[in-house]
Amino acid sequence: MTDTHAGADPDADGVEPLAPRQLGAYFALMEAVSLLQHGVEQQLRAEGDLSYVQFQLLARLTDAGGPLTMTQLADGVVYSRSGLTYQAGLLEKAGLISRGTFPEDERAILVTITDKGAALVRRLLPGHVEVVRRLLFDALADDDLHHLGDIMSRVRDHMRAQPPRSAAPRKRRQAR
Amino acid sequence: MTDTHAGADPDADGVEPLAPRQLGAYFALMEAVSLLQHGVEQQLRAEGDLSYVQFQLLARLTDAGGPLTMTQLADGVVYSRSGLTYQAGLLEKAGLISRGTFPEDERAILVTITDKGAALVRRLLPGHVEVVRRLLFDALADDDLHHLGDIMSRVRDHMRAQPPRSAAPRKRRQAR
DNA sequence: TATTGTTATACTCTATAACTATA
DNA sequence: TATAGTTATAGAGTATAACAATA
Repeated sequence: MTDTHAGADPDADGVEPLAPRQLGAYFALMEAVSLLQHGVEQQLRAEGDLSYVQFQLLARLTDAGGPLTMTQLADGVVYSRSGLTYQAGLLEKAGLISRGTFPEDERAILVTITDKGAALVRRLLPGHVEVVRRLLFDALADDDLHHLGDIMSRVRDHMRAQPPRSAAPRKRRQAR
Repeated sequence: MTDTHAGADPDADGVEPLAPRQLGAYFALMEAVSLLQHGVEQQLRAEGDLSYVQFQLLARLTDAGGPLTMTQLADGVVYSRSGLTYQAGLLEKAGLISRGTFPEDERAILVTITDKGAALVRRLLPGHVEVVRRLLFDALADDDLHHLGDIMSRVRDHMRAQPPRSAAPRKRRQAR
């Protein structure tokens, strides 16, 4: 039985192909989140002139309950330091955050959300929640919600723990 | 009992706040997919010099089993027509797709994946699958996989059926 | 030396509006 | 009139590398 395309046997490459059910879950996940992200971004842009990344940064500061350093703030939201500097520059110029020194480590910068920033988050949150409910939760039973939260928390933690950029088995770079 | 922040009662806005469990699921979902997307993009860029959008377009053509019109191709992948024209231009210049006329409707353009394009997808797929497995499926039991696929398919279909851009309850545009 | 953050720069991508051509 | 696609253009965002300052 020589099943060369999609079975449980390793490929010629030695890579196990994903089972159809896995592929289906992966694609559904990616497309659904893409749609969700698009919807959410529209709302934030229309009602508050913020990108999702900017909203995330403000939200993070909000529920941290106090100032964060740039590095702490970036974690999980932005994937390059200069990208964060850029976004922080925009938020500061808009008066939504302020940057100050951190006495305990003079290299670091402490980022604080301003009253204006906090007010903006409060103003945007209901509409945001509304969109998320309409797009996401209206399609979910209580049971699904429980599963989804459980699964994605686990996945998120798993990914956070992954070796960031080294440890790539081989670098096949063979582009073009 | 005047619970003004996060209970089961409508807000001053008349908007039901999300329960903590819902918020948790939403944030976990968004962050996990952001990490997944980032990982996958790194692999595609490194091994095939493709963005995720470009890969999606080629993949779509692949499993359509034949040519698609621009509009069909865009569906769910790209949110503006000009964006697709741009990406199709890049893919064509790289020799991965070709564009031809569609006799049955002279307004339309038929997009066909070339042999080179098909070969590229075949070359990238194992590494792609590998990344998705490492980041996503390694954190999931069989049971989780089943749930996830089921849930996200339902969510995706729900979102696809949403009124695209009109029907926004009110336009509060009050930016800045 | 390693880490924090910024700057300069180049590039990719997206969206809007105006336009052409066909239905 | 409506639809399919392109073009021009402008803006937002990202990443890399070089840099300065502190640990």
